[in-house]
Amino acid sequence: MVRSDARENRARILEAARQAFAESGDTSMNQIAQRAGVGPGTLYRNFPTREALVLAIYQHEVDQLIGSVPELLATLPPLKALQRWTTDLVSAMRKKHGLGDALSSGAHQAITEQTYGPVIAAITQLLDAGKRDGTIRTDADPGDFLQLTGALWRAASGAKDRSQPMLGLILDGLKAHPQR
Amino acid sequence: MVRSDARENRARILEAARQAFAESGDTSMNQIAQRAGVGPGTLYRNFPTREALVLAIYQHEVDQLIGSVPELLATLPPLKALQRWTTDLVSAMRKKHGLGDALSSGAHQAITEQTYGPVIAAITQLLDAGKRDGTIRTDADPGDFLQLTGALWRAASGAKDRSQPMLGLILDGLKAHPQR
DNA sequence: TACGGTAGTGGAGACCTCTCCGGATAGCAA
DNA sequence: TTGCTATCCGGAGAGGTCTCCACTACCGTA
Repeated sequence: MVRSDARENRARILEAARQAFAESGDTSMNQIAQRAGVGPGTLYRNFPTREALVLAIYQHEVDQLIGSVPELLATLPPLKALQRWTTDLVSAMRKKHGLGDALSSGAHQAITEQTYGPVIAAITQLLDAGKRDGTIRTDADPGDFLQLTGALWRAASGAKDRSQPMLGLILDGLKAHPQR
Repeated sequence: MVRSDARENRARILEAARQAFAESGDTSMNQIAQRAGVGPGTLYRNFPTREALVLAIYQHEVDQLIGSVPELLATLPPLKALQRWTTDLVSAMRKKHGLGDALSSGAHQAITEQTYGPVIAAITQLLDAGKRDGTIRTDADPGDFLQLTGALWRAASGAKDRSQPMLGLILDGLKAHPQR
């Protein structure tokens, strides 16, 4: 039984957080709680970590990204699709404050399963397509790939965006080796 | 002109930090300052971030790692040498509390140039050897590689150590493409 | 040896994350 | 309505990071 006031509070927190993060990425949890007219305790009961909150806020964007996989696979060869998708992912991480940290640290957190699971599933789809047509090595692991994506995002956040050459390197590593 | 008391304070901080980190990785800066008989202000003037402190503590280990490059290159083909060296690096990151965070975040910090620079130089040596004998693609970038190493280390810290397969993937990506 | 300029000190304090728990209250039963 | 209680609230507070600046003490000079 979820009490109605609890539901409203959760909604208010999400709304406040959405606004706050839109303005700046380094808003403190306290500020968000205050903005939502709620104590820090309530905030943390709903979202035990900053990551959980960020993921909840950007659930929609992440869903969209995940939903784009079938279309990409329908119009592009698997490797190209993976490249495009990953570029989009990194780009989303850059634009949405905190999303990068959340997704790349999320690998260790069971809390984020709701978001993290689907992302892994999306990557799995992309990789599997490539494995099926023989362009991607069969031992490629979705979790590994996501982890490497974290490095990409960090690279994209630096002074010079090195994410494209790095992605190129990773994709080359993913390619199946034609025996010569 | 460095005052003598300042030099001693710095030494005391390093010694206290060395002990503290040997005991546990999540020692607070305050605790270290206290242990060194010094105010937090003094600690932070000497080492502006936790990373800077960690790097200073493990300077010796890092130096050793860097020094091992010539011997590796003398006894192994470049790709193998790079593989061994990177494995050692990740292993050192795992053993020494906080070193991983320091090195992989260090990519963005000018502060860490003293340690970060030589590490890049070491990677450059390894990559260049491979470029010279044609086993490593000529556009491989040392900074990119270090960044990817960060992902390796994070992967190695997880429940299951996935760093070896991931390293394999990266090395494959680094290989020069023989034109067919 | 006494002294002044200045490099260096260190702790108070602003602000943060996260926890704990006494008190408030929504929702149900009577 | 009223009373009960599981559920939820929210703020005090422990402990952390990092800054600022009034003060201290080192060291070259006379």
